[in-house]
Amino acid sequence: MKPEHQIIDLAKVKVSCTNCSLTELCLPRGMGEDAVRKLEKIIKRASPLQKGEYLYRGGDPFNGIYAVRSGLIKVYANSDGGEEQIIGFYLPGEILGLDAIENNTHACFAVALETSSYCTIPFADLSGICKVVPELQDQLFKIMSRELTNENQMLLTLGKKNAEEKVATFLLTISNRYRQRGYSANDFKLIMSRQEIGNYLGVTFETVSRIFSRFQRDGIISVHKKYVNILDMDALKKLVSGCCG
Amino acid sequence: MKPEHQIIDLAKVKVSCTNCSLTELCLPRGMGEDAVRKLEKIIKRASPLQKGEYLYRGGDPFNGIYAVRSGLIKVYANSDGGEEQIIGFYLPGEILGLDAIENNTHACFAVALETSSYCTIPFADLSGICKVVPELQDQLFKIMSRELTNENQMLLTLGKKNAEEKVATFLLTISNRYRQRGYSANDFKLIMSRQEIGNYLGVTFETVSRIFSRFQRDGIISVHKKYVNILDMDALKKLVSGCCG
DNA sequence: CGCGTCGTTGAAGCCGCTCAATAGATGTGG
DNA sequence: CCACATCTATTGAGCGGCTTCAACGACGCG
Repeated sequence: MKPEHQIIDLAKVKVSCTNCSLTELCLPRGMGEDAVRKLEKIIKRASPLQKGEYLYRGGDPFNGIYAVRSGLIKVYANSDGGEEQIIGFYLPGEILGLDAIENNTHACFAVALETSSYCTIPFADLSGICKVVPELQDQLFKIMSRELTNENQMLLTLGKKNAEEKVATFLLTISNRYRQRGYSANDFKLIMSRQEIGNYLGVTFETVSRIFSRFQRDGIISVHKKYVNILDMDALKKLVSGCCG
Repeated sequence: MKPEHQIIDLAKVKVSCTNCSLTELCLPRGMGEDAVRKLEKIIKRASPLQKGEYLYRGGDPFNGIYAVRSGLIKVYANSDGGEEQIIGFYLPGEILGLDAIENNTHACFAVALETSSYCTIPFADLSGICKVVPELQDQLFKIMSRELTNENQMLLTLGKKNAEEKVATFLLTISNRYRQRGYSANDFKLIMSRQEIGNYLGVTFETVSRIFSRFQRDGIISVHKKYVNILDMDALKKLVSGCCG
């Protein structure tokens, strides 16, 4: 047994946005030192979530928003009929929970798809700092605005694209987001299952599987289990821009 | 001819949120007198848009957000392939343009579907007031949060529902929004065309037409041209909650 | 009246779903 | 370590809901 003093309460660990590699993607992006220091005072870091553990559930009171530090968080909504619709997958540096501000209650569910660490940002405190740190207010407006833009894109994908275009769009979006984070844009692991990809895109998982296979036959990608290698990025891009390139 | 002094430059007309019947739906909701007065100072009212006139287009610089005063504004995005996806229909009291904050550029198009009046709220000014009027900042966060919630609902509709459920959901949503505004929840005119309803819901206009006819045959609604009368609200609600009541 | 737009309705075809079988991966317990 | 159960992924076959294509009627407008 290790001595007791090595047991660390992660909730009390001081969060350092300054030293965080995600700063340029996350809330502190473009903020001054002073502002970041104020931010650090309210942000809490809890112990990481294990796969399958929930960050919040529908009906939970809204306490704060969350920034993903590592791992992957799935957010989904439940329809009246009980089936779930995945709203989004959140990568390190991205912020979730913003949709609960209005009602002070979460309507969606947020669950870790792999071991994930995150920061909790109590919203009352954040809102308070916004009132004295104009840059932070602007940054929060921008983050919410970006979320709206992302969802608009998703509406377009769900409403206008066929299954093949949906899957191609999905792969490209994931690829871009990994590149932003310094990972390879061509080789990556899809943490989520085929089931979850299909749910997100509004198609069945069999269709996702078939299209992956087709893309592989056509030399556009190569897939082994959850690992994807994009071989022909241009072909993928051509697929999403409809037709007639 | 009327004398010249009756020609009014509407852009210079003082806007009075205080006297506006939409206050409780719009930006000033729940704000104190002082805050509303500050808000009134920056809000501009231009001459109404005629049917088919644009509030903004994709690529336009972002100057401010807009509050609908009367009429109906359609917002849509263009895919790479050139086809449009309608993102939403905005009724009096609702605010649009929030998705352009991040990039300082509009990615979507906003066009009037009938004669519509609106208020322009320059975002730089609004953001400035937010910094001294905490209630306004909170209200803006809430409005953006609500927009996110709405879009989440729409993702669920597009991703999980069949054509019948989509149309039923659409009718119920419209009905609720009219009721909120003091209009009849059972009798209303659909300003948008079948084409636009279908586009919004991710189905063809023929399908929308067929489902309207089916609903009428089943005694759920009665439709004549653009006029809809909801006869059996419960039946509609049962349709959207999937199955098994 | 003639023309264009919008809405309705029918018929046929296709894309994606449903159902099903199989294989591989993963985990568990004897 | 292997037998067994479970879960995920792949692939095939057939079906069905929605789309596509087409014809027609109802309006509105010059």
